[in-house]
Amino acid sequence: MESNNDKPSTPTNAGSTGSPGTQAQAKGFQAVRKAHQSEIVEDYVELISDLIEQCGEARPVDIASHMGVTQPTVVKNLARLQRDGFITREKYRSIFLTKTGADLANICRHRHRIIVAFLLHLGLDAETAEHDAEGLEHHVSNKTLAAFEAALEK
Amino acid sequence: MESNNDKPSTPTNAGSTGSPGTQAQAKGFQAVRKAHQSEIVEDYVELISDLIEQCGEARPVDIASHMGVTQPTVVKNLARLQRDGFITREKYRSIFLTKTGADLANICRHRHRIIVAFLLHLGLDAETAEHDAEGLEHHVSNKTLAAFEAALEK
DNA sequence: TCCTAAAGTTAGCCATGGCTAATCTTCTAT
DNA sequence: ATAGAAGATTAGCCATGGCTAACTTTAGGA
Repeated sequence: MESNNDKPSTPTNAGSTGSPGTQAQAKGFQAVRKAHQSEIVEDYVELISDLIEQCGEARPVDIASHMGVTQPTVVKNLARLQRDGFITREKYRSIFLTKTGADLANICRHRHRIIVAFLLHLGLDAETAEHDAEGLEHHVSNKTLAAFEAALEK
Repeated sequence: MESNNDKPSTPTNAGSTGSPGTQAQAKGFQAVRKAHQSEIVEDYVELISDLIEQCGEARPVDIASHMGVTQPTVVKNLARLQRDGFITREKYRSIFLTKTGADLANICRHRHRIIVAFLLHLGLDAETAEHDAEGLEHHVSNKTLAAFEAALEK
């Protein structure tokens, strides 16, 4: 599982039969798939950052209960985060965010807050706003995020 | 791959150590993971429905180019759609949506259009609106969708 | 101190959803 | 009518991200 194989590999024939709009649509779907790959990373670094602030450290058991997954799943994903340079750690020891990880966490937290504020601004209840923001935050482009911010100022 | 095993299986210990808010957060993440499972289904039935309307039929080669994936990937996913009751088909023959599939397609199309309209209403360009809607549409609750609609009427 | 419970880890399973290579069908144009 | 191209399928690979079961380490209390 640790073979660094790097295989996103856009299909060679993608868009070959495509009419003008088809390729744009294909790129859209590909972007969504790419977003999915970063979601776990973003969710983890954001949560780890929060836990370190609130509790002084981010224990796998707490990450697991916040994410609603089992500890082995957390361990596996932490290994990926470490492999990809977002955290550092040693067996049985604390988790630290790298600069990359901490920066990403801040960006995510910022985006998350804007989306929640925007949804509240639309009149939604706090619970729905939080819930939907969790799903939306990975799919909002910078342009749209800016539009959300602009709407808040009015 | 065709063993109907049904294994979503919420972790038995989920939220065990959790403080009050923790469980809500965990449920949120679980909901996002569940949404991911339906995404492909929704994207496919929506696209199939569009293709049937526009071209008279939905060929795997066209689905592939619209989705930006290879034909074998399409075939594999069509097998799942068939297994789960959204389409009917025979080898080398046309694809038909079941009632379930067609209904789902309509719901998705409706949601998609509202989101695009809402993003345009916010002042975004058509391309960004389309692009972001693709990612957002699977993560917008009915409440939020209603709020989007309400905002459009003003 | 030392024993036990909690936390962390490893191993191994499974479904999903990508891909390529190779094969098989269908269709079309000569 | 048939050959070759286009489309569809199969087989097989891989990474991801879930899970359980079993084991190891750590840490805390008697």
